[in-house]
Formats: sequence, structure tokens, C-alpha cells
Amino acid sequence: MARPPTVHDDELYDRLAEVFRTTGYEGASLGALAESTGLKRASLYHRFPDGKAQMAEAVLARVERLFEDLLEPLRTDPDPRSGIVRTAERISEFYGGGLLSCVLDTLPLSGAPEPVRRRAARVAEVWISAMADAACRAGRSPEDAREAAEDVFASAEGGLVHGRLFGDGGPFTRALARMPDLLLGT
Amino acid sequence: MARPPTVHDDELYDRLAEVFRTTGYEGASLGALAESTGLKRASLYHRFPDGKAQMAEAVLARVERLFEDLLEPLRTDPDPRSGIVRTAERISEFYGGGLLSCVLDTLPLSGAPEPVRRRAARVAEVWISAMADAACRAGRSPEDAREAAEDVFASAEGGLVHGRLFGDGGPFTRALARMPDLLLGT
DNA sequence: GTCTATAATATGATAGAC
DNA sequence: GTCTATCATATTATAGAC
Repeated sequence: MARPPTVHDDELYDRLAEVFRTTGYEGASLGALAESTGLKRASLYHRFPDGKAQMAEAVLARVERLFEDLLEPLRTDPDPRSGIVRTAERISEFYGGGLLSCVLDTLPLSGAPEPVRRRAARVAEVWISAMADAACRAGRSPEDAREAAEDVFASAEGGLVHGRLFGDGGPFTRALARMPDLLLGT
Repeated sequence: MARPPTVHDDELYDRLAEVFRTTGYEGASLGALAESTGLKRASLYHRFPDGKAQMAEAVLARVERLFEDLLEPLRTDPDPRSGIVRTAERISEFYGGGLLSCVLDTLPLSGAPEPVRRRAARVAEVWISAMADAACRAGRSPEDAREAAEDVFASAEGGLVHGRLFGDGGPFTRALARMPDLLLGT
């Protein structure tokens, strides 16, 4: 039977994510992925028989699990604003204050197989729907909550684009600072 | 002496841009660039002796010229709000209502040569500073104007990330709809 | 589970015919 | 200015030793 995920595996996924994050799907060569992980190319194929596509999907599955941790306050805090603020802090840390690229931006470029693109969309949907649910619970209409959540997602992702271009996480940080008011509609 | 830019050249740049836009720098192979333009790889090297990096820079130079047209109302309309609204309309059309990727997002991924990355940042700076200037002329402080302009840039670029993931330009469209109020501080 | 070796193909780039 | 032909290297992927 399959071995459960270990810390060792998660470290491997994080090394792979680093390459996919910064170079996109097609830009992430097997050589770069091997160098980043310290494994030889043939060893990567042992872990991921379907090659790069399977690696990308494993990375997205890992990111989805990480996001569940980031979103935990948003999902469970009895005080909506407090939950939003705490999740925003975790997201800011996760993205290095706005200076790291996001796989949800760079992985679904043309060249990525359709399953990879769908999986990336699913991870983004987890993030967005968690924000929309929180806004709903705080009293907003489902339509307003969904729009606000999408807008928060977009301003955060765009903040990361700005961070990559200019090495300045200001817009990303301000997007997260606006997250409570945007979701709560205040 | 050098031949001035022609419509023919601009069409070539647009075909190249299409590939860089959707696949990033490393993902844009010479084969894909040749197929998109209808030229053979050797013919591309005749036009761009320095290869892919020179093509990417030519594409960014073309985008910068296109942006000057998009930004013209913002720069010249005596009524600030009217100028912002008209530029927002042009930007929306330029990005296919939020369903097209942006070279400023996809081109500066890791793997792109430093001159390409710098040129992309310069084009983004043209856009942002034009918005900041307009906000300034409308009476906002330079600091507020700059922050607002960066935030508009980020929410628009993030809207395009959302569009690529979900095929939904809603966040992009809303970002441009907020552009007047965000820049004018109303 | 990781490695070396290998093979087929793709890629970036150049030379030279037309 | 575009093409065919070519080349060195990189890339994806597999086979098999340890």
C-alpha cells in the first residue's frame, strides 16, 4: 500500500514548486527540476512516472494542502474580521511579503497540459470560495461575497506580478491590508 | 539607413507577442515563434540576429508604443475623469475584456535575460506613471497618486491572471471600472 | 530508490544557396 | 529577405546496474 506523505516528500515538492513558480511549466526543464531537488533526472522519473505533468500536479496538490492551513483562520474564527486578518497575515508570509511568484499565475501558461491547468484553477477556486464563504457568513449576499473574493484574489495575484517586475511588494501588501474591508463590505 | 517601422513589421511583432504572451520567455520556442509568424527559424534570425532575446525586446518596444496610444486620453483629456474612462475602455479592448494574458506578467519569468526583464519593467512603469501623473493633475498628492496607480496596475494584471485561470474577465473588468474612482480618490 | 548510460527528439543558432 | 541544410547542445524519456 502507498506510503503516506512524509516531510521528506513535502520538501521535494517544495523544491519542485520553486522551479515551476519562477519559470512556468514549459520553462521548468527536467534538468532544472533535478538540480533544484538534488536528484538525477532518472530518479525524478522513478517518483513521477508520468514526468513533468505529474510533478506539476503534485506541486499543485501540495499548494492546495498548504492553502488549507493558510485559510484555517478564515474558515474557523468566530469573528469574521479576525479570521480574515489572520489569514491575510499567513498569506503575506507565504508569498514573502509579495516578492515571490505564484504557481497559479505561472503554471497555467500555454504549454501546460490541460489537467495541470484545471488543477491550478481548482486551487485558486479553493482560495476564492473560502473568502466568499467568509464574506457570506459575515452577512453579505452570495453575489457580493463572490465578487469581493474574486477581486481580492486578483489584486493579490497582480501584486505578485508587480513584485516580480519591480521587486516591490507594496501593492501586494496593500491588497492584503484591504482584504478585511473588501470582504466585509465596510 | 534603417527602414522605418512598417505595418508589416508591426504585424510580425504582434505574431511574436502572441507566443510570448501565452507561453512566457523560455516557453516561447523558436519553432513556435516561426510557426506563428509563418517565417522559418533562419528568417527570424535574419530579422533578429541576437535571437529570441531581441525578439522579446522588439515585442516589448511594440507594446510600449501601443500603450502610448491607449494612454493618450489619460495624458491629454482636459477632464481627468473623462480621460481615465476613455483609457480604461481602450485597455479593456486591448486585453480582450480580460481574457488575454499580458507580456508584462509572462515575459519576466525566470529564464528571461536581464535586458528583457528590465524592458518589461520599463513598459509597466510607463503605464503606472501615466496613471500617477493623471491622479496628480487631478489634485492628489504624489504619494497617494503613485500608490493608487500601482494598485490599479496590480488589480488589472491580477484580473488577467483570473481570466487565464477561469476564462472569466469579471475581475479585470471591475478593476478597470474602479480605475476612475481609485485614481481620483473619490 | 538512486544512479550511469543511452536514445530520440527539440532547440538555439549558423552557413550558404537562391 | 527567405529558404534548405546543418550542427552542437538541451531536453524528455527509458533501460538496466547497483
